[in-house]
Amino acid sequence: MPHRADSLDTIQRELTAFARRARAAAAQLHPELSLVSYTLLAHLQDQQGCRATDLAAHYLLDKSTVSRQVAALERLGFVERRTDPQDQRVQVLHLTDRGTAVLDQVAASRRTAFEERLADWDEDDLARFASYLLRYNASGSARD
Amino acid sequence: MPHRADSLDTIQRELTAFARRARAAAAQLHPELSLVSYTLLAHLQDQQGCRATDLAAHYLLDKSTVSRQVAALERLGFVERRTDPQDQRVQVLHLTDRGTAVLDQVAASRRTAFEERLADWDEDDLARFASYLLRYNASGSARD
DNA sequence: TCTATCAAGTTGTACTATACAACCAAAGCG
DNA sequence: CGCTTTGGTTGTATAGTACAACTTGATAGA
Repeated sequence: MPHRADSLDTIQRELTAFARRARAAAAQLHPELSLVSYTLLAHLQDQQGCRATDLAAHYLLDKSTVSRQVAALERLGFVERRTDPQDQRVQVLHLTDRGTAVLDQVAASRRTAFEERLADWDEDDLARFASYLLRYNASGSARD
Repeated sequence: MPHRADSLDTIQRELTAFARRARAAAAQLHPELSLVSYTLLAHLQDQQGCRATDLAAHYLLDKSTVSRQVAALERLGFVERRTDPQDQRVQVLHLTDRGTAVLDQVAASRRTAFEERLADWDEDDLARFASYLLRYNASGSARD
């Protein structure tokens, strides 16, 4: 059984290695939708629509960045803005049918990739790995 | 106990979330050295020097990208080039003392951040998480 | 041996993601 | 009504990246 320090080093090294490859790998997997766009759309689906400010807060992005990303997604016809009648400043973002379709398709292909990659893991290991990741991400969500 | 499909979804979602935040978080942690620079220097330390082409292959980067990154690191005095006498085309890259110092310092601060973040994990969980990450990254190293 | 090809790196160009700052417009509050 | 806050856009700048064209050195086949 390795020492605490060894495990910490491994975790650091492996997470870093993963982060280093993630963007390129995602771009390769579906040129249609960058990693960022994908997560934004996924969040919209998850939340049944939300404001640009919420996206920025959730993903630690500048509001200008989100503004441009959303503009691009709108240009592609994947999201639409609905001005909140209660507050004219607010534009609630929603997935369009086309956005939903693209997101579902990309999610499916990502899903397939993960399935292949994790094909030889047994159910218990998958469950534990998932719970560790949840626990890791939940701690200090503003860091790493 | 969750189903296989649930675990897969969680893993996908959490790894994606992590990847989304990693770059910005790393930049915040040490403005001196981006995530990419850090991994390049770490690889040089690990390998006791290597060629730019090796870095490109290992990190799935274009050689032009590596060329510029290395040029920047050289400008900062963190790496030096030693032309291979056997093959005049080849420049073997090595950490300078200053590069080693910066790398060690950044590694230490990363280490501290991880330690804090994982402070309340017990040793067994850390070891298992580390081994899962290793196993994950080892499978299909060219993807995600 | 000469030439054609290959390999290592650099440079030109372009694009994307990002941040920060300045700004505008709508709300809300004294 | 004016001041502050909030949601969002736009201007500007930078980093990281890819692709293509090029240079230089190595190498193998005629």
